[in-house]
Amino acid sequence: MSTLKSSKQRDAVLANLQSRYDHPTAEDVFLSVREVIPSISLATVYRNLKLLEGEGLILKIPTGESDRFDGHIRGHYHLTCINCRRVIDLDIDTGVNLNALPRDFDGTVTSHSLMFYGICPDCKKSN
Amino acid sequence: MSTLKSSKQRDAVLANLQSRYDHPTAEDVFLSVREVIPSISLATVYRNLKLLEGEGLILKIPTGESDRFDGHIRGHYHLTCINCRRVIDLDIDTGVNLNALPRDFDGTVTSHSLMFYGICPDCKKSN
DNA sequence: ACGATAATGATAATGATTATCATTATTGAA
DNA sequence: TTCAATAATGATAATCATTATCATTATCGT
Repeated sequence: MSTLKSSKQRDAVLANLQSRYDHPTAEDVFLSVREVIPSISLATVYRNLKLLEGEGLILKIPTGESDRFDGHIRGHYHLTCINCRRVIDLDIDTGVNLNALPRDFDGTVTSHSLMFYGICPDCKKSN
Repeated sequence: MSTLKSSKQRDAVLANLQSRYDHPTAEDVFLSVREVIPSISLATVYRNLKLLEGEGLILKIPTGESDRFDGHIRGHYHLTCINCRRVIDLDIDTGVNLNALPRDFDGTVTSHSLMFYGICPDCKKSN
């Protein structure tokens, strides 16, 4: 297979995701990175998001709407606000009880993802 | 707001989802219901899936690819096979430890969704 | 039966994401 | 350092999933 070559665009996409704590869409990342590299293309952002996810350096969060991305891969959970659609970090343990898996489950579990739904603090306040 | 009127198309979509234990895409449901109502349109399937989800009668499962739907709303968890992309039911308790939420979390949690990733029994066998 | 209106089927439109392609940048070897 | 190989880019077209539109049909309460 092909070997990766470095690029400042990819570095910038990764740095952008690692510097923020919201959970931006590809478009959000594009708009933000464009401040630093005005010539960057939306396609390049999508390309590198996919690459970086494949490398395990970032996380893709499916939401039913546009995918969100997270530059912080240390296990943590999220809450999707059903009011403003924001995705925020929840500061709780990631220890889902994997022992709950039935003994007769013949597959292999390699990871999991837990999404909470509800009202985020901001929306709850301004209501 | 408008009041729902019954339709055989909506009934058929719901019945289809309740009769199966895979987690079909809208397209899958369309192809299947079309065996019973050959004239049904894909748009009608999408419309009713959204309606039924709004009524709380079915569940939408975002995956990062096409959305999947589930006609069985009693709490249960899923595993996405990273090999064949199938979504299968896991027969485990739905009791994520909600007490783990930090006391200082000012939002409200109304529900959660837990997705496991790994290899499904079928793929593991045929490998 | 009738009138109001929700639902349908067909299809156009949208929005998100991916593919294409000519050009540029990175790499390792000569 | 040049050079050839090839990965990455920017621009844009294409695709795919989903939603909107609209004329027609079905449902429902009078």
